[in-house]
Amino acid sequence: MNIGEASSATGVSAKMIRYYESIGLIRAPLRTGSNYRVYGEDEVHVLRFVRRARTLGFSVEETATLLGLWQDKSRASAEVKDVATSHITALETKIAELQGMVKTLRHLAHCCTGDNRPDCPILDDLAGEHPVSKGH
Amino acid sequence: MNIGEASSATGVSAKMIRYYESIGLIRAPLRTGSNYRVYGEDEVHVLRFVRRARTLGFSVEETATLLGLWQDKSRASAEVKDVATSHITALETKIAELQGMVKTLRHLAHCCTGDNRPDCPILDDLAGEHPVSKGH
DNA sequence: CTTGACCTTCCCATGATTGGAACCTTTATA
DNA sequence: TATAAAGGTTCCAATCATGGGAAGGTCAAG
Repeated sequence: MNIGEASSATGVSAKMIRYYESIGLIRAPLRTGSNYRVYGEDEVHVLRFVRRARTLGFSVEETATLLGLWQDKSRASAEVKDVATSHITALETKIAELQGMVKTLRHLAHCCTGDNRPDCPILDDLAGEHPVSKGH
Repeated sequence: MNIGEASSATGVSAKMIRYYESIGLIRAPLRTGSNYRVYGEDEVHVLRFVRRARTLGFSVEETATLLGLWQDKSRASAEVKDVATSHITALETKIAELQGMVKTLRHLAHCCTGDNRPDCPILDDLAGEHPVSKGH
């Protein structure tokens, strides 16, 4: 399997496969005589693992940790759970942050007539003028 | 007011003030004879506007649009509302994405005993093996 | 044998921000 | 007043994950 086939078999772009190799996330595969990378089932399996971890929002670094744990037959599941739970916490922090933004913006947008007149509570808020009251 | 004072007056780092100037988000201020940037109330006001917009998650580009609308006395509030509501939509899309990750991870973590044993449904999921059932 | 699709490496760009080096100016202190 | 600390200036680099593209080698089908 060359890199293009491995890419479509895993959903990881060829660019990213080379990148992951360059940063040491995945091992360098064998090459053909003409210097083409050759991938087998094992490599594809690893790439799918990486893709799934990235889809779940793990950073490349966290993914490397998880890959290491995956390949360590004697790991304790507690270690994996720790990585996962602290990632959950980070995600929830981010979600709360975004929700705070949405809440404020929804309120401002609600107060904005959205017509042809120039008066705009959204801009007033950004400018720090006439602070918009929370109740309405 | 020099850049350090403007920075502490607005919460925007001196580095970022220079950056915002370099990309044209804010105008270049006057300089002293010794080439120090000099800020007045107007500039501080603009910087606070920028900071607030960034805090609400607007990109620098969106912030530039909002700044333009703010300074355009004849704008329609509808224009501002459009920028805000499409930003809200983008934030909500992002939130939903993160919530999806959390949901999956919570489920996997719940199924993981988290003890000394190597069996780990989290890794199994990442590896694409033994897909964890959704009900439990 | 040519053509087109693929591979290789290399460099560059993104967005927002931080860090640091090298150097100049202002301020406070010994 | 000499000097040191603090803060200003510019410029360059790194972050993180990814995509774009150029220049050149390789492979398959027509």
